[in-house]
Amino acid sequence: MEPTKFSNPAITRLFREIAAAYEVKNENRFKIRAYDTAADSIEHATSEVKDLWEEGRLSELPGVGEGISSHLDEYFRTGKVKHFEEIKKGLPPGMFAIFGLEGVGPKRAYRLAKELKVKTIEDLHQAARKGKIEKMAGFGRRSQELILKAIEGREQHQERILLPVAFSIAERLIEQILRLPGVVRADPLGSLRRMVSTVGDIDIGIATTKPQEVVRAFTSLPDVARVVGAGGAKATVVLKTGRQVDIRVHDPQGYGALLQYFTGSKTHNIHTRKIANERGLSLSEYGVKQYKGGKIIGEYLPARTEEEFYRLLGLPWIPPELREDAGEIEAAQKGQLPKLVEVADMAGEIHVHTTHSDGEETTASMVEEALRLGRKYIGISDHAPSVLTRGVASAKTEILNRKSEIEALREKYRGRIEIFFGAEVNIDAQARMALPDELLELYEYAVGSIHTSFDQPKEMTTRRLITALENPFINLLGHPTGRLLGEREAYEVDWEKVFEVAERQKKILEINAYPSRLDLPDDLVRSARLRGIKFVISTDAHRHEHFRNLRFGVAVARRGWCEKSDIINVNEADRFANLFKVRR
DNA sequence: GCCGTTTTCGGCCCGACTGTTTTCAGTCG
Ligand SMILES: Nc1nc2c(ncn2[C@H]2C[C@H](O)[C@@H](COP(=O)(O)OP(=O)(O)OP(=O)(O)O)O2)c(=O)[nH]1
Ligand SMILES: [Mg+2]
Ligand SMILES: [Mg+2]
Ligand SMILES: [Zn+2]
Repeated sequence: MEPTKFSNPAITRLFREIAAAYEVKNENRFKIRAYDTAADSIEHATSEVKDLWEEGRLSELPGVGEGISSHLDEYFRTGKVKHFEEIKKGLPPGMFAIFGLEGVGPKRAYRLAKELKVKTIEDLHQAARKGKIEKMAGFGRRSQELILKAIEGREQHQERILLPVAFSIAERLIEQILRLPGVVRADPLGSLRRMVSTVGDIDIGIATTKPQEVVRAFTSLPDVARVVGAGGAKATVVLKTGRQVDIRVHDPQGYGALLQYFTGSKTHNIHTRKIANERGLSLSEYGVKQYKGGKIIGEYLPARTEEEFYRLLGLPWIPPELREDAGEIEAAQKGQLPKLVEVADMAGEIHVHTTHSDGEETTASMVEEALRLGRKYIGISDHAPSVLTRGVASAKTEILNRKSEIEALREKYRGRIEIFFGAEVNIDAQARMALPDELLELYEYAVGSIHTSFDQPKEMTTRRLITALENPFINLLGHPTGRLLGEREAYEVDWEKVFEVAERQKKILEINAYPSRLDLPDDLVRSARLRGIKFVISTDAHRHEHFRNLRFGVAVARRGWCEKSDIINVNEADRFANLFKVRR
């Protein structure tokens, strides 16, 4: 499937192809790396590169400098880049069709395309089945087999998965790993430990006194479909579900260094290693060595814990959620790391649905569950009744009915859990609130959200959000970007404008903890926070188990550098009432 | 090709596994 032209995936792919072409042509290694780094950077970017280009902000992308910026400029203006076409000239086009397949890098793609005249992945499949690959120099039976399996498994090769899905896969495996002889501990690492909103593969670190045996036992677990590679220090397997799992094994003495390495991110690791070099040290997953005149010397100083590892570098421990090389290393050097908000800081929540709208439980049942989970307060915010379909008078009756139900429950639960009466109100396609002010004022608070017409032009969607923020009855924006991970892109919005209004109006932005939303996304949380904007973390619960998602919302806040003071619904006296300004 | 409270030039992270490699290249984390 071709990515859409000018989209971030298309540009990522373009740069990977340039890096590959340069690799085949034996260009300078660091020039190749530069394109690869730019590709990484764009792959992880949450704003569209095309938008950044329009705003003249391309150089804000790490790894994108003058040269690449001017190529991108040509690309967006004309649809192609002359310089890139030059670079690819003389290379068989087939190499770009097969490059990127598991185990097929630039050089192998080139040789397969050239020597076997392979033009498509289907051609490569044929060649592998006919045994043509194993006859080539540098390839063997096993390489051919891996390529065959990679092609056959590519239908199964899934997209990135949501955090709770990744956690349940990891936990299931860790349970089995902990039963293996000689295993001291096992931890989910990589993007999972950093609580990235979506996870590519499952990375697990294992502390053990018997590395070889553990790798052997792990690769023979029943969930494993095939072994991509395995040795004395690590293994890569593909599960029967098609999901890749990487393990690293290490003796318990140096496990801190392994934790640090395997947690990543890649860019965080490279940056810490660079700083180490400047201080005459060299870092790896095994610990810290001396580094003099460009040479790594001596023995490893092992680090049992991550704290020890970072201390050897002269840095405080850095929370995994921050390890994206987005300023956390500089902050650590200056002793200015934020004290991040924690799950234990959370006190209550205010975005909850019941059977009055699309929830699956009654109001009483949701209140009871919130109490059981130790919430100090709960705000019920069902979708408001539609004035369009039932008229103002009928809608008003409905709202008042819901309100008296809340008041009765408030009596019943007095002293145990506080209950607020709110609504989630649509912002319609014409940038109007779906309820008139006379009905909005019946509620104690209201969440403004977009639920229709996602494809409007950027200016219009921006205006819709701003309209909501400027409405005195709307306290916060719900799931502000509208993204549904793996299903739907965020709508196009000028966030700087929206944040400006939120800041001026002292309005709140929701961090929706529902795993396919995680909205506001972490990078936007971070820029909104810099303006002093506050957040509410909401589970948007439609049934009991959704309350459990709170930790994913807290993770987004942490990845957005939020401290307790940035969050409204934390356990601090009067914070909610004062800052949220509930109307009674 | 990128990037900078030691630099606008001269560096750029470091190691595991595979293959047929007898000393290293390719690919990946
Ligand atoms: N030093 C160093 N570490 C790396 C490199 N590539 C990967 N790592 C480390 C840091 C990564 O977080 C960790 C796991 O690698 P993955 O490829 O699984 O990436 P990660 O889990 O961060 O993201 P993912 O969700 O899997 O795409 O291994 C590298 O080139 N150098
Ligand atoms: Mg990973
Ligand atoms: Mg991995
Ligand atoms: Zn909603």
